Amino acid sequence: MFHEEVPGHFWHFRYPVIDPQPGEPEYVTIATTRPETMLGDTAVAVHPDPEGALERAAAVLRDKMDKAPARERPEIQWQLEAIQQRRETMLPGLIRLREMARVGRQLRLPLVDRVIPLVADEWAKPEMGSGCVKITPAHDANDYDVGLRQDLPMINILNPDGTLNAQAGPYQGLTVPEARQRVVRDLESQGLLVEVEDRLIDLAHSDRSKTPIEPYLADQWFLQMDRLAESAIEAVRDERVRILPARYRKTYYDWLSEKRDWCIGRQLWWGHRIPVWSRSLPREQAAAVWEEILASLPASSVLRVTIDGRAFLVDTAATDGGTAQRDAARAVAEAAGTEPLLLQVCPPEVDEAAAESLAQQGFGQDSDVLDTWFSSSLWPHSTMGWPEPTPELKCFYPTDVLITSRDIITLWVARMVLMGLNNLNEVPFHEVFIHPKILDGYGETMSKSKGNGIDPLDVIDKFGPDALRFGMTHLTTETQDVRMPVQYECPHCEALIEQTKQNRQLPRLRCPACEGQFSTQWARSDADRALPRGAVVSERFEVARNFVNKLWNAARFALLNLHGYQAAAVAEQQLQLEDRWILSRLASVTQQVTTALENYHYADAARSLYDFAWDEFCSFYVEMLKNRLQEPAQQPLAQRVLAHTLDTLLRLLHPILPFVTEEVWQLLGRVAPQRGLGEPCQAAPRVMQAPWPVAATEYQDAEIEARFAQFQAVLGALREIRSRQNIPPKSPLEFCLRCSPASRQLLEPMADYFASMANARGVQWGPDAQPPATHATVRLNEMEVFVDLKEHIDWDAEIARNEKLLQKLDGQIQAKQKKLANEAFVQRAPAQVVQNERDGLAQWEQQRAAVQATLANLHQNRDG
RNA sequence: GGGCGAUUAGCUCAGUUGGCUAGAGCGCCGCCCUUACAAGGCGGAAGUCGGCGGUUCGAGCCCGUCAUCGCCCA
Repeated sequence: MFHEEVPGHFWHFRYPVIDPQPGEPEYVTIATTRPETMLGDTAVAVHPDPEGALERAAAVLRDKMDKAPARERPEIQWQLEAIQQRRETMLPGLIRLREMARVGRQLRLPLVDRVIPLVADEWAKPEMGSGCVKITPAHDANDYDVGLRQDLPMINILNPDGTLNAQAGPYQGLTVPEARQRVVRDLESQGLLVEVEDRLIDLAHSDRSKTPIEPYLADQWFLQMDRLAESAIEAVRDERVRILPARYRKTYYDWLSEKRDWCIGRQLWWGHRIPVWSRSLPREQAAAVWEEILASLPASSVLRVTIDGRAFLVDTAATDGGTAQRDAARAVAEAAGTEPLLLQVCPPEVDEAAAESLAQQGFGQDSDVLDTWFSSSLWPHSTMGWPEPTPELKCFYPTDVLITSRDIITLWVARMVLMGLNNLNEVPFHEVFIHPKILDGYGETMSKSKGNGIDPLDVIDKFGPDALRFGMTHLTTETQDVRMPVQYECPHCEALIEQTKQNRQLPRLRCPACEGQFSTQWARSDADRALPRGAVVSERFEVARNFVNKLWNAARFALLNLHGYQAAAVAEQQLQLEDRWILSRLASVTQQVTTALENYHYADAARSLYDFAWDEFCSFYVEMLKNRLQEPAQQPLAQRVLAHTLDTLLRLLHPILPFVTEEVWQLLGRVAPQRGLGEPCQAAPRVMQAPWPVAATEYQDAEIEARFAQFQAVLGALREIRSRQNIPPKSPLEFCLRCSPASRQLLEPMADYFASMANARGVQWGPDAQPPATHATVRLNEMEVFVDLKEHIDWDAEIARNEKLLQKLDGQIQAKQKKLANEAFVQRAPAQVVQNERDGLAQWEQQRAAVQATLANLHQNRDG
């Protein structure tokens, strides 16, 4: 269902008053947007206290006025004045009409010549229209309530197919639009049409047929909700079911707390038919055949018998006859009148035998089907054989977790819980995790009927199943719905064409790149269907595909270099810095990923693994191993740590990248079947059977990680200088590093890595390092990197660079000075925070001095 | 109308209990086909954290309000 404003009219009609007394009006005026419904009118209502109602309406407006922003006030003022005017001009008339309603004055409904009462009911709004409202209980929900309050007849004027029925008299057989036209014309010709206004009308439409919905009174089956809802509320309140994130519990409680009876009947051709058989029973036969009918029903059926609007429920299984049975039997025996009785039977089991035996007795099955959510609510147990006590049910009910979208909470989750409690006396699952939604590029829910959104099969074809899975996991964070711009892929040239609101419902598109045409999901004509179909994908999955590719390549490198692998325990004292570093990081990542998954933070897990695998494992560890894997003496240990790290990484990634990790696992098993840091263990034959990694926390070492960060920083400085001085990667660099003795001790042994990873050779290390005359420099916190540029130097580039840096430093220093000059800050902020600021300022000032010296030097060298 | 959520770089998103110079991927610019990987490597540019007000020594984060958008309910 969707709402849409459509242009329509507001027709004002007059209904004649029967025998008006002197001083009374001859007509009452009503207005409607659906004139044909007047054929089903059974009253006209006027407010029982028009004066009070007007006063209350004015009070509401005055209250609104006080709170409204200035620009809305003129409108409210205008409404207030309108009410005042009504008080003066219309109130006496409305009071008179109210009096007429009290004494039972009646009206003549035109066209069908029906006598209908004028009633006093609060549904009539004296501040709107004529103050009188026509009442059509069978075709308007509000009027239905009035009908109940005022005990009015309810006349349905429609057939199930939407045409008018016999109640519509001369209009029988017409469609609604036809009838509308004729009714207006006929009322006009009788002089009863007062006015026609143009108006935009907000109409509910059927999503499938796109036609306006016509309210229609019909008997329906309902599920009584009070007790069921209470049980489901209780289950969440005492956390037998935990809904996460917790804020969604509110949605669940709010909906169930209304305890509105659930209409479970649907007038569709598909679905589970309602298991109720019914027949009518003529009065004159009722008493004679009652016992016989009762005896011939399927055992343990529930029978409902309706006599003159009173219903009796009889459980045929009640062996003692039961009071309900006796009451019903008495009512049947005493039934007088003409209307037949209605018998409705619900057998305990809907099998062919039961159906046949009921049919033989003249019972027919209800043509309605169950609401799809009713059937769905049974899913957690019916799929496992309920009501039979199957082994599956015993093993899997209740299950651990249901993962779903928030729009399903009331539709399905709540109903599964109450149905499980009712049928099995046990919740269907212990946790419900609500994830965000993937929307299209315009922020709209993806929907096949709307034609927006991706096709997962196309994504798998183009990017692979792991990319689909990883991509989705990577995107779906806790709170934020995800926008996913969608593209068509031209089947001719593979160009990506943005999906737009305009093109998403077209049966064929033309590729702007190659001019080739292709079809979409909407293709119906033979010509359209003959075209190749364009895939519906999203570039958002490229990140994931690239990651899968990266992982595959890194694994390939590792496997190539594991030739001659010998399993053995890893001797702790032989580990190199990079080994200790990667093992420390691996332990931390294992913890992070485990925690993230335990808390349903899938995106966090995916992101941790992405960063670790790419930026640490591939970019550093594997790079640094290249040297060692060539050295026979160092190779065995390097291989063991590499195999172990890859092993753990694969297990961590497996839930999010099931296919590629399984493949690599198999290959790894061939070259390194036994792995591990301690005594080698036989690896599981499949990664999906391998145990979840346990973080080796004994390898976590903040000191090692800090030292490694120093190495990374120096390496970065060398690369940055190469890049900004435009020195080709193949030209070797010479650098000197001015640093503390401790840093020297750490970094000098890593000289080979600077050579292999930055093509740079360190010529001086330590506190006394003297930079060459012509150099470019990068200052790190406690270190300075100087690259000898000899005659290559680009003076201007270096000067510009340093000037920009100086400017930035000036800004930052000023900000910090200002902060520290603030007495309040120094006094009230925690000492540690203040100290941090002081240290930071000192460091920057030191840097600024150095940059100034460098600049002076550069100017001198360039000009001299 | 009520409830829940969102708004951070051109795009899609991170940013934990308030305490850096606000991060990532894509895209963009420059260099590189270096024997795992060009679906790649190295470097770079790019942001008044939707607007206004408040609390605080200090706000992307807390509070109020407005705007825009999404979902659910009436």
